Amino acid sequence: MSEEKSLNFLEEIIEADLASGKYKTIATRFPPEPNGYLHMGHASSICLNFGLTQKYPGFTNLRFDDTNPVTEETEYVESIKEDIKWLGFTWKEELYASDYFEQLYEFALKLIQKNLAYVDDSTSEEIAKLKGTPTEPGTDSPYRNRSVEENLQLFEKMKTGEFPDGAKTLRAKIDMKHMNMLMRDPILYRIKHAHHHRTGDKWCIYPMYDFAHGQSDSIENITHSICTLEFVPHRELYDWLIEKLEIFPSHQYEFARRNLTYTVMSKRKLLQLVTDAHVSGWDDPRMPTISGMRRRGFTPESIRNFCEAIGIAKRENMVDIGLLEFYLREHLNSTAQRAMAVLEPLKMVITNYEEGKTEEFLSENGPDESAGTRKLPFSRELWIEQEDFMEVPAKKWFRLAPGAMVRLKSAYIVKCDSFEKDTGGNIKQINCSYFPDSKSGSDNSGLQVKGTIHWVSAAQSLLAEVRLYDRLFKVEDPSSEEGDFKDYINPDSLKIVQAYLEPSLKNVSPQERFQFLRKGYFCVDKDSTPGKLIFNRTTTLKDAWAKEAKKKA
RNA sequence: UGGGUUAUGGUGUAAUGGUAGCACAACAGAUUUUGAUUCUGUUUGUCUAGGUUCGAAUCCUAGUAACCCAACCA
Repeated sequence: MSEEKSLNFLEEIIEADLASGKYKTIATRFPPEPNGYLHMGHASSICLNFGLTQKYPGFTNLRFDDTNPVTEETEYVESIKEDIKWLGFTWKEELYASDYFEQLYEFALKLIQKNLAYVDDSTSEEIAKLKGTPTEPGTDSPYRNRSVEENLQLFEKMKTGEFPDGAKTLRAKIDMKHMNMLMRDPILYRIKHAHHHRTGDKWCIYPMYDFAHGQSDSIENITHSICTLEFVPHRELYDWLIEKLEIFPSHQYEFARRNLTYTVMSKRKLLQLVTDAHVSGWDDPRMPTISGMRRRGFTPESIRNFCEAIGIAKRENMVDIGLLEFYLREHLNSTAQRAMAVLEPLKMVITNYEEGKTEEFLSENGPDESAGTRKLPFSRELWIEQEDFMEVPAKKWFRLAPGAMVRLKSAYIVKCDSFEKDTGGNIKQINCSYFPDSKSGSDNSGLQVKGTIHWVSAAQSLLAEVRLYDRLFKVEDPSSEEGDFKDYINPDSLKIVQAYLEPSLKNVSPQERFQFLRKGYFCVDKDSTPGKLIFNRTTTLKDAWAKEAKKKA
């Protein structure tokens, strides 16, 4: 119970800040840009930011970083809020960087008045040229020494829309020879005559990330502003602006983003998969988006446990997706209702079972007795899985084969007497005899069998579409491979089959999760209806036989 | 020829000068009316080279490697 869990570097910083009295409570924020759907990488950040204020006194705000009207949309705002809620977190306030546009404008004025910002007429190309390179210093813009008065007037005109897009920018006056490229007079404001999803047409100048994020943090009294490693060089500018503006000193801390094997995680790449129709949409169950994973059947608990387990640090990483699957199975094993479904059917006829007779058996709904039982109809003709029969049994095979016996889960032991093939040589039916005294729960037969297989009574079975998903990519790290990452898409990432289900599944509703015995975990798709059942395979079960068979091959 | 960040088993993460630990994976075995679950056991690691110290993953010196920085994106 009281296992000592060591602290990650952020928890150490926070505990030190709390202990020293620097803060009595802490404040974090999750700052998505509403220009795409949230993915597993965001989940990591969400768990971190909200998790910290669950562990320590304080709160977490949800703040949309909406400073670029060209790419941002309300649709994304809604999906982001839904995903965070689904993951199980609650924000204190829902805020927008655009809420602060007026205040940010005042901040800019203050900087100009302190002669720490100026209006630059240079074109984008000229600015880039004068910026220098990481190894060569930049040179001052010819507009750098305008008077405070002139800057004030020009900035005002930028605001009132007197200039076209790109004609002028407001830049901080720092040092064009600075080692840190971001300190070479960074652009603070640019002109964009564009409609904003919240402020409409009120503004035609918009602050850049660096002039919005830290200031928003400060306005909200965020104590620990956590972001990913690529923002490390921004921290110097972040601190510079807070110092010159003389506002609440929020602090930025950086951690390494988590990478997952067999997938891609950048918005740009995910967008390509959607627009090029490699997947059906942002919520395609193969996507590493929160909405995709939800549709696939992942549970919030499993994602949270995974994020907790991988922790945070500052080093590069590539986390095995198998670990995520482990936490998925761990949670689903204890919560998913059991059911039987035959995915690739093969007919079994029990020749010594009376024609037209039906029996009902009880089968447990889960490993825990409290899950209860359900009824399964049994009759002369059943569907079993094709892969549970081998004409010529392999070594260590303990399923069906000519002359071999298995138990039908929760029912009788049967023995295979013969089988039939179609003209193409495919096995189309197997004929068995059952042992009446081997009935599940009252077995007096004395027979010992090694294998137990699942089955569905043919007459009472339900037909359903089952979508068998596999990993989206064939290689561990598609982004680091030669050529385009899309060349490494797994062509077998989706296989659709028509399956037979036990009748208890008749009235399932979307998002319900089941374990189909011996086949894996499945989730009812959002498009499923009682008239057309659709299940998504969330993940397979661990399969020791598959491993054994592979070893021999 | 710049600046920044980071190096611990196959993967992720601990150890804050004192027995290199945990989880996943892998391997072996037990149990099992799911070849699942559960249980037991095993293998594998401190980037390199020097130095300080009774003692170094940890401190010092010099290397090496990876990633980030030259968007009016965030």
